[in-house]
Amino acid sequence: MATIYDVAQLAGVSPATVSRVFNGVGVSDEKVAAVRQAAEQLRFTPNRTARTLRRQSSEVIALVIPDIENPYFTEMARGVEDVASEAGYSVVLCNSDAQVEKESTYLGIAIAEHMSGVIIAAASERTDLTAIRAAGRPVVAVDRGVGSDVDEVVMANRDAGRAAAESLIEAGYRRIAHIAGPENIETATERAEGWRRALQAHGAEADPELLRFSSFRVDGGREAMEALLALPEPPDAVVAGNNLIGVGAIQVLTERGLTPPRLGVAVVGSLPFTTLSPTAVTLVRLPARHMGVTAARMLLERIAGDAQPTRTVVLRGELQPASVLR
Amino acid sequence: MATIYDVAQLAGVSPATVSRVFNGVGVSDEKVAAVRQAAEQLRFTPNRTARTLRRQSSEVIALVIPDIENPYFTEMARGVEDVASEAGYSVVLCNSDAQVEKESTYLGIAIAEHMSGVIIAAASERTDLTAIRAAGRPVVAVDRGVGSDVDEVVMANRDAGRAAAESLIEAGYRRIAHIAGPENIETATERAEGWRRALQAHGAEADPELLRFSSFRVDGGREAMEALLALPEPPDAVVAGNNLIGVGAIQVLTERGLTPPRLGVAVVGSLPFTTLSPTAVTLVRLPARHMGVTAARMLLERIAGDAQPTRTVVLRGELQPASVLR
DNA sequence: CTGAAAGCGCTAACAC
DNA sequence: GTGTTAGCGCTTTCAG
Repeated sequence: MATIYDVAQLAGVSPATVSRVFNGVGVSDEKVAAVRQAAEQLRFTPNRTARTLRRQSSEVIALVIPDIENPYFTEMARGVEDVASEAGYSVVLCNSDAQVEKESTYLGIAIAEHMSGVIIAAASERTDLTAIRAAGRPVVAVDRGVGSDVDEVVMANRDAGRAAAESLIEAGYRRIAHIAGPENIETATERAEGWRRALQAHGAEADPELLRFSSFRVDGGREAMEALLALPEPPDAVVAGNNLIGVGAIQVLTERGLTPPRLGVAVVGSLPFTTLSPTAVTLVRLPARHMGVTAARMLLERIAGDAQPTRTVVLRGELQPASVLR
Repeated sequence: MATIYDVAQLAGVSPATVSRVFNGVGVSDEKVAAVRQAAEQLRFTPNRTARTLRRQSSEVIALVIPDIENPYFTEMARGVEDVASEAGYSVVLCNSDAQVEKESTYLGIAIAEHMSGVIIAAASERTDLTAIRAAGRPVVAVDRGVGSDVDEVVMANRDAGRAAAESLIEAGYRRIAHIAGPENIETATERAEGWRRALQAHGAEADPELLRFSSFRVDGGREAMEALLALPEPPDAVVAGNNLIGVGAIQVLTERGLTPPRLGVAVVGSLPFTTLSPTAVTLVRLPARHMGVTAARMLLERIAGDAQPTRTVVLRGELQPASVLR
């Protein structure tokens, strides 16, 4: 690998001049041309490691998510990536697997690798941001708040939960269950809260049996749905707490011949790879990509030195009611 | 951030000794203890950038994939990640978006950041590996071969295509179409070849109209399925070239009331988030995770200095025939 | 087993 | 505008 010294020698200038050419500061046109030509010839690529060591910062941001296999998070990742690469930053995607330990490891790497900032969808409420904050790195929390005082981009979860439940009520369902995510995750409890309020507001039955906390995964949705169907008095509709829970619940229903809308289903999130008729299920689509875009912009502002008080952006889901009714 | 000098001073040893403690070479027990204690106290984390600059290599591998939103690739990513992190490596996930330019950018970053190696699912046959190879970094190709002479882990695509088509033939379908991926991607053409052979072997109709090249995405599957149904003599079954094509095709079928098995469907790949009864569609499940695991192990061997001739590992799909027949 | 010292490749003062 | 030079924090000979 060629270095700036090789280029400098070939171009007949000093290493500093080569560096300047690659960093856009005042160099005379002839020298710029000479340097570029020499660099070309030697296939010179600036060594980012050396630059990072010297500058004490790198154009890399870390994106830490709890489930890389969930399309909701990968869609968000696309948003982050688009904004970041536009601004000359690369994104490294870290999968915490919803484990606080793995998450800490990645946060440690982000510090040790001098990454410029972190966007994180926290694994749980126990997520520990003290080290990364102490290192002075900007952090933006997405999807879920974290205890600390950092910028946040979250969804209007309560509203989403309420809209999903109300859509079902309006469609005439009377006994509406809710399969929520883990009880220690803010998004899950907020959506559940929205569901509860919708039922109360419409004088519908809010049987505690009808609320199930599970995992934000397909098998979580399956298990909870099975348990609900096994109830002495099963529900006639269900609100799924996220996309994967929705998939699991609908799988079970399909296997039992209860395909929506025979049993009403509303999902907080999208069903990206559904093979179901898109009109049979109510969706509250969450703008995942937009969340990523917003978070990335905020992070870049912070990296650029913006020191205003922390902000919280709340994004709204879009109701797409089922058009096929039972 | 504390450095080894701070730790050395506090522990009363030399910086070299601190370095040795953190790299597991012979240091007396007392000094090890002193250093560890000092490091703890100062919350010292080794600066990876400096280490990388000095060592000319970092414990990071790049995983370049064409579509981060495709569960097939994220599942593979999990496999890579598990093996890598076990071995103390981190994985940075790069989304080439099936564009050769983006892919080159990431490959350039991999070089400039001194990453130890690359696992790549090539964007197309035009993928250019010369720079990364010239830089002496080990490369493993996954899912699709690349022109160059590198280790490969691929699927038995021809067999998968054949098995999918044969399953449909055995179920009694007579006019079996195939929606393939892009014509310039090896996996697509090989699976199509398998489909063709199955039809020929069973004396079935191999109307060229029935073969459609599209994209490996949901909309590709949708468009091709619609075109097939618009044919004067539409097919009675279809082999989808990958998971997302399968989703798109089934979506269209569902909208037209042709839910499988009314029109037979076989998919090369899995339908991870399907809400369909799992027995209505034939699947040739591809071991994506295993592909990632294998590729990561091979790469790690190369990084460790293994210089044997390049290997190609072919992984076999698993047929899971539809159990509900028409 | 341990320490001194020389860089890895680059950038940023500081001179000229 | 341009060159000289001193590190960024770490590893790794080379002595001892």
